[in-house]
This record gives sequence, C-alpha cells and structure tokens, in this order.
Amino acid sequence: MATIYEVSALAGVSLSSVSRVLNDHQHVSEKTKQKVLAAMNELGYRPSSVARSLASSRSNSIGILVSELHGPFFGDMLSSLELELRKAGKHVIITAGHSDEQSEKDGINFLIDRSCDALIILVDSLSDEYLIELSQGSIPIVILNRLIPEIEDNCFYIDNELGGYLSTKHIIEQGHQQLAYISGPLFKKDATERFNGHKRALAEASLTFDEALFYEGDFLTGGGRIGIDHIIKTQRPFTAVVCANDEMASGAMKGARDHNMFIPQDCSVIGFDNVYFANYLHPELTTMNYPIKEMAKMSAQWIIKNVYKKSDVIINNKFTPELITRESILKI
Amino acid sequence: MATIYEVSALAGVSLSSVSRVLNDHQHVSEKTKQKVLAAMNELGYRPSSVARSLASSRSNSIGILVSELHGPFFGDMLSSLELELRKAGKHVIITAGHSDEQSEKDGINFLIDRSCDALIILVDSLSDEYLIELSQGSIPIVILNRLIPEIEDNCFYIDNELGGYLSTKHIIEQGHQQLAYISGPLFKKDATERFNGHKRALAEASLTFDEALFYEGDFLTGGGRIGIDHIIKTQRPFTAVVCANDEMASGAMKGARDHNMFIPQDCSVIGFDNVYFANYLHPELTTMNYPIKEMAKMSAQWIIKNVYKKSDVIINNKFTPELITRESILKI
DNA sequence: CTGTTAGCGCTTTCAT
DNA sequence: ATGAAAGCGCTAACAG
Repeated sequence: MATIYEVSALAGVSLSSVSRVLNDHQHVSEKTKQKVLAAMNELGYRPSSVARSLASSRSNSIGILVSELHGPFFGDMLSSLELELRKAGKHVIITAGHSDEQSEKDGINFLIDRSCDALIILVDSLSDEYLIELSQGSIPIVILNRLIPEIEDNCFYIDNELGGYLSTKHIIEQGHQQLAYISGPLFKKDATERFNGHKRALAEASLTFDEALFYEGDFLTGGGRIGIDHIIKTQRPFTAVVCANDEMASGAMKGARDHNMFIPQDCSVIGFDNVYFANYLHPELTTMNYPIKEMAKMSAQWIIKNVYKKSDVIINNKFTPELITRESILKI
Repeated sequence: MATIYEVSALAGVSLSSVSRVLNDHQHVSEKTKQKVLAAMNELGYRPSSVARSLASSRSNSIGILVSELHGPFFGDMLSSLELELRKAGKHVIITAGHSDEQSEKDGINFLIDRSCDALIILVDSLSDEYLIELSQGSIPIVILNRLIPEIEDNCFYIDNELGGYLSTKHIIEQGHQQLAYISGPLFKKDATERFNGHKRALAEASLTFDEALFYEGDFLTGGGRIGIDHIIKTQRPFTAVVCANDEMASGAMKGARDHNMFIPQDCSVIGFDNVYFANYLHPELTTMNYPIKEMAKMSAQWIIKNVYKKSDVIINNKFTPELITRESILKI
C-alpha cells in the first residue's frame, strides 16, 4: 500500500502538498494538484483513515448505540442514518446495549475509545443525569427517541403523549366506549407518555379508566398476546384494545383470534409506530405513524451541521405522530 | 485524556512495560504489572484504539457490507454478529451497498480503508470473480448467504435448492397439484436455486410446470401482491402458491384476500425464510426456516478463529433449511 | 503557494 | 524482565 511519501516523491512535491490536495485545501496551485493527483492515481494510493484520525483527532465515524439491533424499528433507523451519513463521507460504528445499564455504559465507552466524532444514542437504561453529563463532555451526542429537557437541542423525539391521546381519541370517535389498553413497560418513558395520552383522551370523553382492562406489556408480540389473554379473562366487556406499539398489537390480534374473536367485528385494535409489517397484518393495522426515518435523517443532518460544519439545514427536534387509518377499527 | 506516557511516568516504568501490560504480554513481573495497573486506574487511562491500530496495523474491527439495512433479515443477522464479535472485544463497522455494483465496490473499499481486520459480505451485485479476487487479497473475507465453490471455506450458505424442493414437496404431499410459484428476481442466485428446487419437486411428482402460474417478483411484499394478482388474472386454476420468501408470501396473502380468496381454504401459501413476523400473519405462515442467526454466529466464530486465532470451534459452512409447519396450508 | 518539522499515542524490534 | 528508540501514515503549525 502506497503512502503519502511515495506520492510526494513521485509527484516531486512535499508531503504537505500531497496532504493539502488530499484535504481539498485552498492555496494549492492547479499544477501541483494535477501532479499529485496523477501520482496518486499511478500508485493506486489510498489514504489510511487510521493515520489521518490519529494525526487530526477526527475519525469521520459516528458511533451508534441502540438497545437492540433486531426488530422492525432499528433497520429503518439505521438504514436512514447510514445513507445520510455516508453521503457526507462518514461512516457508522454500531453497538448494542441490550437494555442493560452497565452494558450500555460500556457501549458508550467503547465508542468513545474508537474516537467517534459524535454519538447517536437510542436506549432506555441510561439515566437522564448520565446522558446530561455525557453531553457536557467533548464528544457531541444526539439522543433519539427521547426528550431530556436540559439538553433538548440534542434530542430528537416525538410527542408520545400526543400520539397516545390521538390514537385513543380516534377510537373513541369511532364510537367505542369500553377500551382496553396494553401498555409498554412503564419504566420506559415513551410507554408512560403514551399511556398518559390515553388517559387524557379518556378523561376528555368522560370515560373512566378501568384498571381491569389494563395490562403492562413488554413492547413485544408476546406481551400483546399475554395482555389480551389477561384482559379477556377478567370477563370485563370491551370493544377495542389500544396498544402502545404495533408489535404488541400484532400479538393481541393473534391472541384475540385464539379466543374466537374477529377483528375488528368483535374487537377493534389500534397500534403505534407504523412498522412496515403493520400493513401486512390481517386486517391491516390502524396505527400511529412514528417518523423514525425522518428523525434519523435529521439526526444525521444535525451532526453534519454541528460537528462537521458542512450543512446549514434548519434543525427540528420535535416530531409529530400521525394517525394512519387502515382496517382494524370498526365504527360502531 | 491520559496517555501511555503519563502512565509510565506515574508508575515509574518504561513505555514498553505499560504497553506490555496493556497487551497482556508474558514476561511482565507481577510487581510492575500492579504498579502500572494502579497508575492507569489513578489516571483514568483509556488506550486510544486509533493509535493502536496505526502502530499495530490491526483495528479490532470487522467491516460488514450488506445490500440493504432494512427488512426483517438484516436485524437478526446483525444482532447475532454484533453480540458474538463484541464478546470477543471486536466491533463492527457497517455499510450498505444498495444492490448497486459500483456502490457495493465502494463499500468494500470504504471498509478496507478503515483497516478492518476482516470483512463480512452479504450482497448480490458483486460477481463471483470479484469476490474471489478480493479473497486473495490480504484481508480475510466471509461471504454470507452465497456459495462460491472456489472459496467455499469463506462462505456460509444454506442449500436453497433443497429448501425450494422441500417446501414444494410438502405442499404436494398435502394433496396440492396445481401450484403457482412466485419467485425472487432470477438474477439472484438464491432465487434461481429455490426455483430449481421447486421444479425438481414438481418433476418428482410428475407435475408439469405451468408458465402461466409463474411470476418473477422482487423478494418484497409488493412483488408478492402483484404476483398473485397477475396469476389470478390468467384464470388458470390453482390451489396453492409457493413463494420464494416470506415477504412476498405476506404480499400474496394480502393480494389473494383482495380477490376474496380465503387462506388456506381457497389457496394455500408457503413462504421461505421464517422471518419473525411470519408467525404473526393470519393465518400463521408455513415456511422454511432460514437459520440466519446461526449462520451469522458461525461467521463471527470463523473470524475469531482464523483472524484472531482465539477460538477453536469446528466450522460448518453449509446450513440446512427446515420446514416450519403452521396454518397457511390446507390438506386436501 | 510550498516545504520543513514536529508530533498524534501506541507497538515492536533490539538490546541489556 | 525491562528499557530505548524507531517508526505506523498522516496533519498542522510555522517558515519562507
């Protein structure tokens, strides 16, 4: 592998000149530039990103920490991030925290050790305090899917409370009065907020929240299934179940069918997130859109703008969930 | 950030000694080791992975190139890969090729430039020749989801032909004689092989392949939907449709329902891959299991063994698809 | 506009 | 077992 020395020798110029054309610096004569380019070409020169990182203390890489790598959410997010960042010549280093606090902290350190230029973080187990402190360090961070008021500018989030409110409101508007609710794990902020929105819509319609029709799930299909099972067994009548995400909704639909209920005739269902397979469930799932791709893209742009000073887009931190009407709700 | 110099000064030993304990070298007295460890601890020292890479020309990072980052397949694969590799203290750099030859080559170069210690490649647009040549370079590669006979040891793949055969055989055994087939794009090897297996099963049962009941899709839900639509419009009778993957199967199920067909009563369906949401379709999709997680794990182990010499597992390159019986096939 | 000269933080012979 | 010294390939002042 040819180095910058060989290039400079072949081109008959100094190291610095080669470095300058490499970095697109100003003040390089067209002539030198051409000589250098020719030499590079002839030698098949490829710069060593490692050496560049060491010398410049910039690595052109962005660290990403997520709780889990599987599931429908992550692929969309990553896909969008990678595309945007790579367009800017940056790349991503990815690690998973597996929803364990220590493991997630390890993940952060791991990424810092690789001298990432910035971090994108989408986790639940790390506390606000930890993240705030981290944000005061020398490495810029963006927090996805979570609002920490003290560092709002670094956060990209949706209004979960509003989403919860809108979904429940919609189902009430379709004539439903007896609503079951399958929540995400309540130690997760988004789960709590969606649940709060649900209760607000209930209150607004003068409906009382019935503890018996509530189940705290895990945001996974399994939880949805167990949840609906649990709720059915209470024998309390209900005509609809609102789920805090699509995965649980799919589980709930399946569980309901196991009890010989038809959807939406016997039980309407609404989800949250609008994951890509929501459209392929039967019936197609009505849900709240979670614009994760747009949010990921915006995060990438924030980094390009603030870390690399190469863009001037207007940053928007707060995103809005929107109702996607499909087939899983019966108007009564 | 403290450097190795400060550690050596504080510990009162030389640079080399610090480096030795850092790298767990033999021939370091327990006493020196303790002094160094204490100093590191006191300074909160963290080694710079960039500097280490430059000096050692090993980066402890594995490059991963995939066609697409979204979809149900990738998450499982990456999740498994990251877990296994990180256990070994390595990390992954990920890039996407978007099924475009030039872009995938760029991806490879990109990863090579980051001085990855090995590459894991899961793409379709790169030719066998290119990959063979690449494998002869200095950087070890593993090819996922594809067999290139010349470099079989670097490949981790399933027997797609067998999978195609088994799925069709199963459906024939359930009494079906008029089978439609929705294929993946035939420029992709796995699509061709699955299709070949299908034809073999047909031939074995003395059934003739009917061109009218064939559609070449795109491995996506959309393709499945258009495919079933196309097939129904030919007016040729059929009782089952075998799909080359689950995504198309889900699309086909939906499309069939749009034509007022019930599944499996009016039309049985079988998929391929056993993606995680296959279980949550209605009816639950019968399919062929594709052990992507196991394959990913094995790839990781191959790298740990061959690149880092730190494991001695027995490597198995060829995996077998297995029938997963669920509800989407009617016995007639 | 171009060249010289120090490093960036660590690994790795080679001595001792 | 330990230390000295020479880089790894490149960037970034600083001169000129």
